[in-house]
Amino acid sequence: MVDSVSQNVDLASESTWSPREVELLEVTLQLLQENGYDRLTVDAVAATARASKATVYRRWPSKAELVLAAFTEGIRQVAVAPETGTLRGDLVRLGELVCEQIGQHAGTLRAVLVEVSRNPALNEVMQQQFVDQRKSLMLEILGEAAARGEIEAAAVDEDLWDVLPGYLIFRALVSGRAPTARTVANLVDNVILPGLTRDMDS
Amino acid sequence: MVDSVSQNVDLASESTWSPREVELLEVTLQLLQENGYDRLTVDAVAATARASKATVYRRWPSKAELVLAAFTEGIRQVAVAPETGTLRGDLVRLGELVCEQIGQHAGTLRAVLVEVSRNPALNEVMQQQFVDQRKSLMLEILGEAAARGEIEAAAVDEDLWDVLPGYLIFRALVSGRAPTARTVANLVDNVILPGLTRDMDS
Amino acid sequence: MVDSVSQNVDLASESTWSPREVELLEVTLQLLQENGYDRLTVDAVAATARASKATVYRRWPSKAELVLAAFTEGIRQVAVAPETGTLRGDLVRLGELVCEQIGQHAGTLRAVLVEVSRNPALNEVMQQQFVDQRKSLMLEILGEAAARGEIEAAAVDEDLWDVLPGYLIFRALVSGRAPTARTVANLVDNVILPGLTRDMDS
Amino acid sequence: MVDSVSQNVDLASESTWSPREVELLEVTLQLLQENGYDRLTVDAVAATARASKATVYRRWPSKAELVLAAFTEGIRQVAVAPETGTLRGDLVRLGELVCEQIGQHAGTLRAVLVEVSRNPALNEVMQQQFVDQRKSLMLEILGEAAARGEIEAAAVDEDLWDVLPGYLIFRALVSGRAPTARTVANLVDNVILPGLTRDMDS
DNA sequence: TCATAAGCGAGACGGTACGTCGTGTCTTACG
DNA sequence: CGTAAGACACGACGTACCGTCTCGCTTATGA
Repeated sequence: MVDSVSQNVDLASESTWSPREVELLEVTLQLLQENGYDRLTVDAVAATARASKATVYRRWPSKAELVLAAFTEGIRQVAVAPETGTLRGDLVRLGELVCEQIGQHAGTLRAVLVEVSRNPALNEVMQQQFVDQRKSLMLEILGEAAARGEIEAAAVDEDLWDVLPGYLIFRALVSGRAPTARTVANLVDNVILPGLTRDMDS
Repeated sequence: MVDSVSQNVDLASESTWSPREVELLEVTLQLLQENGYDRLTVDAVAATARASKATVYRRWPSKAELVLAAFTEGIRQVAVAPETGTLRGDLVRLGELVCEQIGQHAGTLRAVLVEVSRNPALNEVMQQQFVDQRKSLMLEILGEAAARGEIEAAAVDEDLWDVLPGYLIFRALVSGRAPTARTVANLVDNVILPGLTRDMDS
Repeated sequence: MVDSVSQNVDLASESTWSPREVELLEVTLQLLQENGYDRLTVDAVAATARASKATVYRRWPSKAELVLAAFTEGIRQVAVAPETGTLRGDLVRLGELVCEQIGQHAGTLRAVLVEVSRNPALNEVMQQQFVDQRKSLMLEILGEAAARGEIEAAAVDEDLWDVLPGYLIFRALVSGRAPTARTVANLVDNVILPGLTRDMDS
Repeated sequence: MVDSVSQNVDLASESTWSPREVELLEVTLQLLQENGYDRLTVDAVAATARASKATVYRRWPSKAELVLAAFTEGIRQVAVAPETGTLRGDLVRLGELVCEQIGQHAGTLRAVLVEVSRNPALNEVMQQQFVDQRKSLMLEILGEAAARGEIEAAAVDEDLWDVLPGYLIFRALVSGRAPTARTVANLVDNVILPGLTRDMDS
């Protein structure tokens, strides 16, 4: 379980952008957060970075891919399990991390979503950067809880592992109500934990 | 309780588009589903509807608002409580409805989200059309379940009423894994219901 | 000769616009002088006159005809022979009249020219209002001069009767140098009169 | 004197349009003569020249300026003194040249006049392309005639040098009667020459 | 006196051109 | 050879205007 995580982390860190490319991506991310996707122009990116458009397009074949690269670069971070010692602590910490990450990049993520759904290659990258990494993390947390006897191993639903981050992301992106620490606590206590421990009482 | 429902229905139907406007929105929605957001052109909408671009822009000041209007018009439907007689049945039915609605318009919704987050007025509309309506529906379902004694009234969390639709929307929009009937059933059985009935067993 | 003049005057005065129509034409002329032909809009005319566009179009079938009507209405005036007693006096007076008339309506005339050249019917009206009237006037002046023995009757060139007004109009409309009283005097003394009296010296 | 002519030729040729620009102007002029000013569309110009509208608008900020440029380009020609050896010959040739040039572009010139009168910058260009060039030509012709003793140097009126072309232009643009070769001959013989030689007989 | 019609204001409408802007490709000249 | 600068074709956007039309309201005439 730990292996798969580090694997993902390695994969994520594997993106070897040259310094110049990093600079371009940073400019892109900056402008993206300021303007949103479709008010961002490649010309502006090039001009701000004192680069030529050709320089941009040599690396990323379209605006969409440029933006996605900038986004994944911006959101990448070492995915380390919380290790608070209790399932509830781990889940709450995880939820708060999600809130933190998403909160900063809500606009960007909204913008990127449009393109991701159109381009399978982008979707692939997105899944790796965003989903798989988180999945391993979550499964690791649950695995440890099961090892501690807090939940039954069978309670882990393969399909619904992402209810916690998923709902929080929904709150941040779609609904107008950004999630707070209270939201996370309530969610864990009233929804996630009851779901995981539903068979423990019997 | 029934009254509140009909009230909602009225509210929902209250968006008074003229016949011509409805026609324009239908054309927009049609082309939207065929082509996606940015391959949709306002010229095409006007031409297909045998209308002038000015006629379109007189109503909706930008392509984004036109698309949002078409989307909310398309997603709107009689908001009637499922009334299956059991809480589980109601929830499953509600979840399936959400899947159905979102499934057709995922791309559109993604595109619309970007604009909504920028324009407070659009956000307002979005909230009313999308969120509030669903909220009263959900609260009604829960209220009836409480009346039947299936759950305690206290179990209804004011903040987390939208976990069911929210997670499903997340699945459809953000994660690459569109929710299925199985997803809904699992979600209701393993997450939502345990959360609602967590205090019933004690 | 006098008859033909009064005939023209009558023709010119014959245009019987209703008070409302005169008002519309005045507004048109006003806006025309302020904005020029293509920055003038029929909507603006209607709005300024607190009229409906239908009211305008009921009278004049196109913007061009409206503008021409306004122009001819604005420029119309009793064409009376100067009768100064000498050919030079008559010519100078005529030239000054032309300068005066054209000076006020140079912009309008420029604007109208475009349309006149396209629409034969407008051209017809233009000829009557603008050209024929002047022609009779000039021929009358020359006829009286011939009667006084100032010039030979043969010196009157049928084709070149409009050199005096024509050149002045050219100066006002095309060349950037608007004609002055000095211009008129020089023109009469150094060009027109020598042309008319060229055979008198022999 | 010959130097001043070549100078003018150089000046006239000095308008340095790039080959692409010349191509665009030629297409514009072509469509202009086929369709007239307002049936000419910038889209058609761009399409015919296999150019983008942006390419057109990068050079000329409006349709009016494009047309003016095309017109002055089209009307420009080697401004060489006729050199027929006699004043009359020179004048007639000059007049015929004017008729020829204007005849083809009357409609265009009419359209252009409106814009020129509004935009001082265009007026400037117009003056240089159209007026100044012609003026030095005319003064050269008169100078040579004076050198030959055909006229007195004093007969050249600084203000009225453009009666010949001016009246012809008036005839072509304003009056409905386009000038012919006979018109030119009559004008030169009956008006211009008498004016220039009026003091020779004494 | 009332109604039926004709004229009017207001302004939506189809059509079409304008002028702007952004993407992705390409060329030129520099280092 | 990679790069900065930026022109270019393509095509959508949003605006403006023309000439037509429909809608009510008012006014003026005819029973």
